[in-house]
Amino acid sequence: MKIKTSKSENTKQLIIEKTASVFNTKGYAGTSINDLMNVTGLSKGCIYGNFENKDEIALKVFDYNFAKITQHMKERILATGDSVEGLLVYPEMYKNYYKYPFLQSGCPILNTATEADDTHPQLKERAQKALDLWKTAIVNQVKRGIEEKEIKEETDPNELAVIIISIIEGAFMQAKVNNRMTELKVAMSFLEKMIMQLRA
Amino acid sequence: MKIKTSKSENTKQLIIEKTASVFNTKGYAGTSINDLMNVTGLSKGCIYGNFENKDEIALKVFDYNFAKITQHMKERILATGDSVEGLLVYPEMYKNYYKYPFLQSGCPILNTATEADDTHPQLKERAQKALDLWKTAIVNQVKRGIEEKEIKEETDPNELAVIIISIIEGAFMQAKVNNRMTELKVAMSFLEKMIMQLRA
DNA sequence: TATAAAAAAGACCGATTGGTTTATTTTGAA
DNA sequence: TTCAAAATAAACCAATCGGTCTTTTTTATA
Repeated sequence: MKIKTSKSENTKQLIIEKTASVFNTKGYAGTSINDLMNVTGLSKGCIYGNFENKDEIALKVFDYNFAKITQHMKERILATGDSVEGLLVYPEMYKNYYKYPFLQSGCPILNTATEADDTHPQLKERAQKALDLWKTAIVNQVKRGIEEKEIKEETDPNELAVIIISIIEGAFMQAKVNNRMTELKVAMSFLEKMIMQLRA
Repeated sequence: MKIKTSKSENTKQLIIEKTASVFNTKGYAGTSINDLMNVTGLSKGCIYGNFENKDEIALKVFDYNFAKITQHMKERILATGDSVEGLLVYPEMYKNYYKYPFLQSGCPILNTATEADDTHPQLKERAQKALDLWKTAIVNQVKRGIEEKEIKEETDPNELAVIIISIIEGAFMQAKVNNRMTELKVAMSFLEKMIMQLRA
């Protein structure tokens, strides 16, 4: 008899990490099992021994990507002094997106949302929840800022959250398709100005 | 002998029109020739008799979708009195996107840009050019507004264009993935406020 | 109305798809 | 060191992919 090893857990993790960028660049429909074999160097039997199907891998990969983004954002925001500085983390981070492996091949939330909205209910739900978490994080940040008298009390937390997310994702899309940072920089500078004007 | 008929031109047009929404909902990689056969009711032989390959159809479909958007925007903007009203057409239109067949299945520019940026050079170029045309249209509109003393002269036309496009596309993405208008409405209202404050 | 060309239909093709099954290798505890 | 279980590799599968080829139908003119 044998007790459960961590070998297979390591392999699972390896598959997720190595295929994360493939799914993010090629999309769900555009990524084949062959792609996964090539990028991991593992056989088909091994991949299907660790995951039930392509779907399961794609979902785990999205969770992995989103966790990376969330983790990084949280750390950066916690390191700031007040709520306004905390909000400034978003434009600062996306302005330098090429520095972050999990954003280099595009924003997973944007990519997943646009591909899956009409084709893949489970991935769609993941994207929904990811956006919702992001939104409420901003809303809470703004509310806290208002309570602490750091942010003007007439600020609409919900509106601000929607606008921040919209500008970031919309500008990111332009940066990716144009292969240039121009629009993203302009948009993030605008966002920074906007956020700094929130100061009470 | 026989001179060229318009029969095949009609079929070509029918194929483009009927498959436009399929490509826009399922994406390039997600759309199969079978899908095209089903939605047109035509045979594979007929489709390949009118187009060289799937690529050619996808490109023609994008051009068709973009032309529809452009045409509608132009008409609406030309019908307005001044440059500020002209700019307000954008939020007004996207706020009611469900009324427009070419936007119901999602914004073709956004969808194409996010799918093709790493996978399909030709489609990517189409999306690039589409965004560029849109941007310069806004820039010119703003410049004209400044010249006509309708818009504050300190307005940055390029920044404004980038922000308008970013907010619209970012908010549209959220609307599609959430199956609700909430975020889009909030974002478009914000945009309207922003544009109205440009008035000199 | 006959006819030849154009258009459309449908059978067919090899390659690739996601996925399964069997064979081989690696693993770790007895 | 052995040996069974776990993990991986690799052969295999039916279905679907994009695309071609041949046959049938439609078309317009002579």
